[in-house]
Amino acid sequence: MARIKTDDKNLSRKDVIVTKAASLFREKGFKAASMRDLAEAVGVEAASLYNHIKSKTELLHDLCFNVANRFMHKIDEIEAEPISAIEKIEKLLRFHITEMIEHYEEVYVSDREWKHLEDPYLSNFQNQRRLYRKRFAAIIEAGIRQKEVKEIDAPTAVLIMLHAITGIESWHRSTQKISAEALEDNMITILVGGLTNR
Amino acid sequence: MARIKTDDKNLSRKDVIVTKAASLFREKGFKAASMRDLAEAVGVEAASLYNHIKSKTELLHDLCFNVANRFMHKIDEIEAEPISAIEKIEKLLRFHITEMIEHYEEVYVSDREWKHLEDPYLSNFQNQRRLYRKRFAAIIEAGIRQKEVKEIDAPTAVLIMLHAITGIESWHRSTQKISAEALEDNMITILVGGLTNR
DNA sequence: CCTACCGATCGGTAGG
DNA sequence: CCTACCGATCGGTAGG
Repeated sequence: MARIKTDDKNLSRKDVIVTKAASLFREKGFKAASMRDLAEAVGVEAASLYNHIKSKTELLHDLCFNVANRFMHKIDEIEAEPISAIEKIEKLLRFHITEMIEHYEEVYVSDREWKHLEDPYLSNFQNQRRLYRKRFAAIIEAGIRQKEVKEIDAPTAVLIMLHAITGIESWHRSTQKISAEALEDNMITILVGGLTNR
Repeated sequence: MARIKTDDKNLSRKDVIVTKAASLFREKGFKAASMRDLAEAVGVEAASLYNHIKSKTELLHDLCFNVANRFMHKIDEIEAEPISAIEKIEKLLRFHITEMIEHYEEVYVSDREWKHLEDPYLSNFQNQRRLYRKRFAAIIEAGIRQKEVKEIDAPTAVLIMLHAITGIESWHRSTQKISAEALEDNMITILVGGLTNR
């Protein structure tokens, strides 16, 4: 009977908890953010949170795997497209940037706080992460073989690009000074084209 | 009398504590690493740590400001050199890479855990960080004016480059597969020259 | 450097 | 959804 959603108030309350959790985990870090902090942000007593969630770890788990799944689906999609390696790289980078702008808190938490997952999930997450990077590197290597891309170490290039994007703490702040699109183009120019003129 | 160092066993013990703390804070995060963990790593009881340090926060404080000072001194030095903007950028990037290789744990902790500093130090650290980035951006802007560097948003370029370097979790692991120098050259090639051929 | 211990806070449960 | 509360663990101190 619990499977039939007769009342979406329950669901929406859980969504509020998850959203506030993402925000708190990003602000303070997973360990430093307490369930009492979260309860206060949601507007209930700490004990009441447990009517909607199983544990603090479950919150982190949900956040991390939501993000991981989105990236996994996107790389599935891009790999299958009949476009050049450079176009694939650029599409993937633009997706990372869009994710950072649109789901900043979750992506940030997923990237920095996954260490605090517990072990069936921890290993699973690390494996997905490793696989994703390998597939990204394979695209770059294809680009090198086709002479579209410079002869660089592909796994290093992947790390550089991903960290360059996810490391930026303040997409909101940045997007105030320059528009999101201008920022995105800027990043693609730098990462794909480099700094120097010629 | 405490200022006269008659016995360096005290100093060396403190160094062990600081080193192990850096390692633990990197591995588990500042909040998740307990003083009991640290005591075990050092080989004493938790209470004994307090004969050498004032508090857990002081450990973090020392780590963060040691790193910050090294970067500040380096940018002082580089700004004063009579070389082109592009050469300055490259020197600074190489310094960041060297720091990551030689003082990995401290630099990593300083970069990811400074949020847990307390407030006279927290603001101070944030200000230094902001200032450093501004000075780095000014070098890039000089490069743009002299047409050495593409017309990009300099503050964004700074963030990209710094995160690309400090984000890499596994300099040790990476340096096994390819040498430290090869890795360094690789990164400079990608960041300064870009991915594409031409 | 250790034993003994403190007050605070944590994630979470019982019971209604 | 709340009140009441638990056992565990935290950073740190007293005293020797």
